[in-house]
Amino acid sequence: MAQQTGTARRTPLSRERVLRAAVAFADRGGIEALSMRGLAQELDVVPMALYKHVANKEQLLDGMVDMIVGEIAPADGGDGWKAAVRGRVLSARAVLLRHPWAPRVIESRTAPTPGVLGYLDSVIGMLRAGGLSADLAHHAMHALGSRVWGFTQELFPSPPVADPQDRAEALGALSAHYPNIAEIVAARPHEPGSVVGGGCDDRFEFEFALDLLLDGIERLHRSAWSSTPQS
Amino acid sequence: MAQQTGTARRTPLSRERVLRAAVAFADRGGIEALSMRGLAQELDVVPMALYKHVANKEQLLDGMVDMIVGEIAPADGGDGWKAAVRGRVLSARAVLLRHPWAPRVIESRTAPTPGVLGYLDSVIGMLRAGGLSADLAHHAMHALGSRVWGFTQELFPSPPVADPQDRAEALGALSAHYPNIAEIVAARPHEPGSVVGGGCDDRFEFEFALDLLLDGIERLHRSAWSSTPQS
DNA sequence: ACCTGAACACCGTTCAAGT
DNA sequence: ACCTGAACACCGTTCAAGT
Repeated sequence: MAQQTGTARRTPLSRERVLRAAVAFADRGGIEALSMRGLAQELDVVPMALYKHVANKEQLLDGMVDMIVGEIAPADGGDGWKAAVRGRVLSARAVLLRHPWAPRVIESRTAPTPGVLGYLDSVIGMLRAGGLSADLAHHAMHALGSRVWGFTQELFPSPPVADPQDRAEALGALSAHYPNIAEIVAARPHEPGSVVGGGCDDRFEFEFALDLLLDGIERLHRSAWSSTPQS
Repeated sequence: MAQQTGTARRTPLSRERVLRAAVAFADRGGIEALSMRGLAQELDVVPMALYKHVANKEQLLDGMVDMIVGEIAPADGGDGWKAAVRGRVLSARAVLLRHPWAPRVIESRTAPTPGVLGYLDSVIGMLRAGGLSADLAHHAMHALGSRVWGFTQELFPSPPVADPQDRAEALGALSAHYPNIAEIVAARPHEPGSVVGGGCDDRFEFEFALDLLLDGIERLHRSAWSSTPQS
């Protein structure tokens, strides 16, 4: 009675419904707010009811990752492997922008889920279809690293300093101890549209590094690079 | 009395001693085992005693990061910016191999500590000393991302499958659903020295991607690249 | 003034008692 | 057989009572 308000029965729980609610919960309140107890309350259910559909919290997180990996746009052919991989990765990035908690959760997984393996397999397939050797494709995947999921580990979140005067003061304090950082921050172009809260242009930085890597991989491919050098 | 066994007074607590113990604790038992209560017990002290030296657990983690950043070898001049940055980053990697918990903690920081800023500033300084523009140095730092700390986000930890027969079976199961992954795993060279537990050669993968990025940055530098294209 | 035991408000998960 | 309340073994941190 404490859990069921009113007399109408709720939609019965299912793994699907649990996972969907968990994703929505994390989207709204952040991953650190997501608890089994809190999620149960959200679903108007006793905490232990969740354990009928997920073995434990780790498996809940696994399921959440699989769910959002499913949101990544499927591969489309044409335009060559480089454009295809680029497009797919940028699609993954768009997904992660909707689920800011996902990078941290992806990082914390200890074993790959089927959805994760399927996505990786399909990206490798795009490289192979483009003629890259298994060897180069392998190292290319490692080099791309978390970028195939659409995120990079930022060095640190740049603090949003909105007020111009605060900004000037912070810059002064910075340059006293960290002149090189201060120089970079000062030189940063400041277009209000593309830059959020005075930070760097995440999209630009992401594509800059992605293209640096894809161009380098393409160069190696053209020169028939191999990790075990031919004699 | 419950905390102090015997009559001899322990070395008095200090921030230094707390941080050092926390690092040792995480090195030994992993970061998820590190709790304020457990750390206090390790130091033979009542939990609340820690709060004299760190404001809370977040500040404890900040201090731990600063402590290991201090272990990174200082910059040495000569050999050009590329070799200098490369050497410094590989030194950072050596530090992180001693502290496997550090990547996850570094990622979870919400504001940079002085030690972190100092390290970043010095790496930027190396790029600038090599003649790179502030603009290029800025984007280069973003592109390197967590690699300047000596780690990359692995896609997922490759499960160590020691037994050759298990390995063959796992490969068969893999190829049924994920042919491209299976191909790469099968093609993987298998030198017992460099490869731990059947996984990839982490050192090779790290240097492969690092050099891809450094070479790309060098190429942009030589061509006087700018993020705001000259008309 | 300093230190610290107990308490608070949480966790994830086990388990036995209820239907 | 299924479901679930209570309990267990933890957390980080507050706070008031002790010295």
